[in-house]
Amino acid sequence: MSLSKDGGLRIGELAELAGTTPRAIRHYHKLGLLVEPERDDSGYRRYGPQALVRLVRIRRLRSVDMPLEEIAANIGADPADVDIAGALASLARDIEQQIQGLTELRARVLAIAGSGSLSDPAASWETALRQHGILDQSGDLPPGEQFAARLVDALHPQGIHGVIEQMTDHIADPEVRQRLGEVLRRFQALPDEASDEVIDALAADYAAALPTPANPPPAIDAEMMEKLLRDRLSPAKLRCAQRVRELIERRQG
Amino acid sequence: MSLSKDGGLRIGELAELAGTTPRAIRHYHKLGLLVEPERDDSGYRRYGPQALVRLVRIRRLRSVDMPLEEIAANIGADPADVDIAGALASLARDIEQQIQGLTELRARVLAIAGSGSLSDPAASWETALRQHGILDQSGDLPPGEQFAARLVDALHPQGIHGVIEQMTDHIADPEVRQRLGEVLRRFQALPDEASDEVIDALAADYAAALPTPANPPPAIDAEMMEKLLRDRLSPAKLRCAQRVRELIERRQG
DNA sequence: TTGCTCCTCACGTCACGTGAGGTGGC
DNA sequence: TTGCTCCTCACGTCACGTGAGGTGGC
Repeated sequence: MSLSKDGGLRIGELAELAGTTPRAIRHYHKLGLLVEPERDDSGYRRYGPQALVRLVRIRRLRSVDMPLEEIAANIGADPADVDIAGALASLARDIEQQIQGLTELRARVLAIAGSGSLSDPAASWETALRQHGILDQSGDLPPGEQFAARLVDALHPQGIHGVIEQMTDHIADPEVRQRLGEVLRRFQALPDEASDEVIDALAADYAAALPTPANPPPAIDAEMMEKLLRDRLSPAKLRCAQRVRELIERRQG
Repeated sequence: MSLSKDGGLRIGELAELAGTTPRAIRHYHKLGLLVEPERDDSGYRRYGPQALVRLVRIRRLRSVDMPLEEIAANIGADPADVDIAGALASLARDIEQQIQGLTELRARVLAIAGSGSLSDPAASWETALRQHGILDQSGDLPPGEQFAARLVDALHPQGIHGVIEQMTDHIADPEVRQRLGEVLRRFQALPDEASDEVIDALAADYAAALPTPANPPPAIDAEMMEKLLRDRLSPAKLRCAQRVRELIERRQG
């Protein structure tokens, strides 16, 4: 019983059934992922059902973005795929985690939009400080602090709103709120000619008033911090900010 | 107050803070997505904090696979986002779309993991038939039916397990089970020289015993079906299978 | 003859990765 | 001097897309 040479599907039909294109199929042939079928008298490729079955499996894996090389390694000539089931399960878990994270982010964004807060990280930070009475109604957020808020928003995994949320618990304590307000005022008022002792004492109080972040941002060392902030803060304030960073980092280390 | 020309971050530092590579940053420069910063005396790019803020925004969008062109269209040229409400709303929409996409992706992954295309579809089908007493314990699934199971698995949106699941309700009726077992045996025993009347009568009974599929597979016409099955089924059985397909398709039409 | 599908090069695309060959900073 | 980062071409990669130019089938 010989296979008739021109009875099979042509490449366009095969592609349509599998939801892809002739070009993709030829690509798989070139990579050896799909064996070249026999040709009919006019040189057209003619496919049997095995090709369809295999092609559909390839397309299913491609539809979840598995690279062709991995597909080739994972689907044998015959399906006995246990590894691939495990890989797919772990992929599903990964995706679930991503969805989880995005859902939380979305909730925060909606909460902020609903509360009439602003999308400007510095403004959000200022509002939060005001709401908790840490910044008094008249005072403005100083430029250095404004800039720090933007940086925190950029660097922190959850952005400034995540940081604000994480601080809510910490700030529930009225004594902590008072200490925070105080160190913030002392920092704003820090004179350029302050002595190292004064600066370091303020830094110690500042660090003590801040919580240890649960999700710390990527490490940023003194040199980088200086490069980022040197044009925004006086040398005294910059030194103070660096000592605060050091003290907090040491707490986590 | 002039910005000092060589105080900023170098490209490698910027890349590290934003979780990417110098090459990617240069790529964004070339596309105009990120403005070229000033150079220091040795020709190195020196970045300020604005660049970091913008780069992190780009990377956040890239991390959810938004094409660079779309990113360019969605984040304003002006680093200061003025449209507060609009920015929040569009951010929320972005996140929602990302969640939507990931949810669908997860569903596809789980469907593929459970579809049976990873194990042997013919074996799954055989097991299901046996469990319901449609195939008796001794009989093997005939080659034509085995192949049909693979084709159904390949073509059906949910794979063979989806089809089996959909048939469970239908098969709950003992009378239906009996009719299915009977037509299956009659089909297996169909002689090559059967008359058209006999074939068509069997096809009518076969179609009557099958449920109308809720999610029909992509249309497959008589010509394609012949191309796929002509080497696996006798002409009589092929004709019968084609009439069954026609009758079921007509029920859906 | 016309319109459709197929064929084989072979260049294009997207978002970078990866040397190649050279200079600057500590 | 050594090792590191930076610079600018420029070619490579991945999974195909898209003509280019030509032939076969109805």
